[in-house]
Amino acid sequence: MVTLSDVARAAGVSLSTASRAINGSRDRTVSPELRQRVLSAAETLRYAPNAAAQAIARGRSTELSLIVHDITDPYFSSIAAGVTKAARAAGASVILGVTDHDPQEAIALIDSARSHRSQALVLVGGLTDDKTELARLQSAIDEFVEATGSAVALVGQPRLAVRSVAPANESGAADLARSLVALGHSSFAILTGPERHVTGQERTAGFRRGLGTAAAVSQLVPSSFDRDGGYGAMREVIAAGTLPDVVFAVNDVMAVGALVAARESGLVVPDDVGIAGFDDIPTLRDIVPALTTVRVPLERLGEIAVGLVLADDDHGPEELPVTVVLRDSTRR
Amino acid sequence: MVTLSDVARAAGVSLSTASRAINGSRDRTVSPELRQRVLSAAETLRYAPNAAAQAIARGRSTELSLIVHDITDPYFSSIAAGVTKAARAAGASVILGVTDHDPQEAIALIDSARSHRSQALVLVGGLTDDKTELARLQSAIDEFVEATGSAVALVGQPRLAVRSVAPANESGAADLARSLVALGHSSFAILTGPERHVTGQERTAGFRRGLGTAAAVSQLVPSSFDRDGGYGAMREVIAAGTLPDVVFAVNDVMAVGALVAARESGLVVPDDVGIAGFDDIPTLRDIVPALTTVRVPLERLGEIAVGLVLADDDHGPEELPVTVVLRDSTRR
DNA sequence: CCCCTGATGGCAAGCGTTTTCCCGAGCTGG
DNA sequence: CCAGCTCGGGAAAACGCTTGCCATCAGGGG
Repeated sequence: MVTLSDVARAAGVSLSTASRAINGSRDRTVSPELRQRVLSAAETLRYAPNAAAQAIARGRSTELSLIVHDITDPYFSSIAAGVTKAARAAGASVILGVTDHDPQEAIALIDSARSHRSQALVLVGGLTDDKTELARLQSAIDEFVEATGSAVALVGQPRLAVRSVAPANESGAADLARSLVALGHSSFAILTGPERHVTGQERTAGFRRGLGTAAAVSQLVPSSFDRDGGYGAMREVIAAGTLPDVVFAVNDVMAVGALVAARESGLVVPDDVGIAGFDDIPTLRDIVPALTTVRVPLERLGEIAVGLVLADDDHGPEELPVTVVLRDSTRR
Repeated sequence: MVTLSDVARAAGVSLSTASRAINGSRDRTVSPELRQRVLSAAETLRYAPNAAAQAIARGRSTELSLIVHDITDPYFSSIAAGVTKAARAAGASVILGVTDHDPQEAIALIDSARSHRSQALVLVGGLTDDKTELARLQSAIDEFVEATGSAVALVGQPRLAVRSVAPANESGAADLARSLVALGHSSFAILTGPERHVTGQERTAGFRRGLGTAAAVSQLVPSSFDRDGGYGAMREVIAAGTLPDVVFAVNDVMAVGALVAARESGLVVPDDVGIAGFDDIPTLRDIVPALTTVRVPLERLGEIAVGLVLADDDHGPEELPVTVVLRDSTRR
């Protein structure tokens, strides 16, 4: 294991000079000749600085912690892609944590980020509005901030007292509702996701507001926030008897589940029932009928979050504009 | 920023005792009473050990580096899920690197893993058979191993001199071919992926072997390894005029692209042309017609890789059995 | 010709842990 | 009753790096 001392010795300079030559400390310069000697010694020895040692000597690490619920979900993986890209551009490594939707685990992961003295924490998606759960999370975050002095960004959930960026859930859903009404649809069911899930709540509320008095919501069906949740919820809708014109699922993976449920029941989308989602995940483009949705710039969301924490762009909660995308699944 | 010294002071013990109380050093025990004092002091002060300091003092880190090409690709994200799960169970954090299919970047990420003195390196998928490229990669890996003394596992590509686990690409593809022939199909096209891509080569070779003399391959169409590659390649197949009974894409995302291309050309799958893929990615279950494929236990693959490097199960290259899954897309 | 200044090299003090080593206290067995 | 243990606590070294500070040297102004 070659250390900086080895490099210094090989170059015939002191440890300090070697250090300065290699990472070019500011306010100190090392003569070109020495620098060159050091650099080539490092090259010859294939020296790689010990990140942990640097972190401890400098008092700050170069890692960014990213916490998601499920990395196989296209929503999260798209955001993760944006985060890794931006982090890499900023010279940070990303530590990936997967909660598997377990709040306990989320807290454990935040604590782990604290242990790593991460330069930044990006927490993606899906908070509950359960008071005690939220308080626990908040205090874990507070401790992280206090211990590391670094910033935290929430993606998709501007509920806690930290920087955050989120899609325009409410207004996007409202726009979607209006577009569907304009198309002539007049009865709706909403697959709301978990009852305590804030994103689901916002999208549900926005959708209802957009509907105004022009149309009615016949059913609100809660379920888990994933594909199987959408599938199950849709089966409930179908079992209930009278079908609405359009079923709005608060996210795309749920909408996909709903679509499959409809198909399995022999229903033709959009003839028998329309389906709409939210997010515009990449996988959507391969399913038929093409799903109406609200496009959220997911990768961008991740990049912005990194900017928020790394560049210290403290603009308060950011809301990212979204756009309604009407496709075949709600054709009339 | 509370340190272990603070805890020790608060508990009225020495630094060493505090350290031993908290992480229970082996071959030394601390009296229950003191241990309790230390533990509760740590609790009160909300102490979190400094991971970097621990890493440097212990001489080994607790991180595992995971390198994938594209985290939004379900193939990679499924494997990543397995890796994070297993890593977490083993008490390791995972550092995620995304190469974006750039070999340069892969090497940079391996070097970064070296800097982090990662406990293990898991490199997923998609090597070329380009000699110089491969040599460069190999030497980056060698340096990693030499510097850290830790293990490297390759997932899906047992080409380099490291531990590896891969699906049975060749025999799986051969099985698939035989199954399709048994179904009565007799002419085939293969979307091979990039010409220099070893996985693609193996699957192509296996498929041809499985066909034997029973059937012919009319076309071999190379393309990139992703959805758009499959899409483009399928368009070539269609443009060529005579359609084969079945188009075999060497992975599922390509198969999905091919399916879309077929659909856009007004072809009905499987009536006009059949399509088969490889991997059985989770997203597959939501597309119609259901795609014939070869199931690879992706998450398991990731878990095994972690076992390989963390548990030191050195069994030589592991080959994971795969199973043919016949679905509607190749119905006759 | 001397003193001051700016540039550059090196020494050494940290950073927060773990771990080795030493030490005293209490036991055990002869 | 004492030599020789074992047991558990603490002091201090070590891990690999950064950085504050001092030292040295060359050059320039008075």
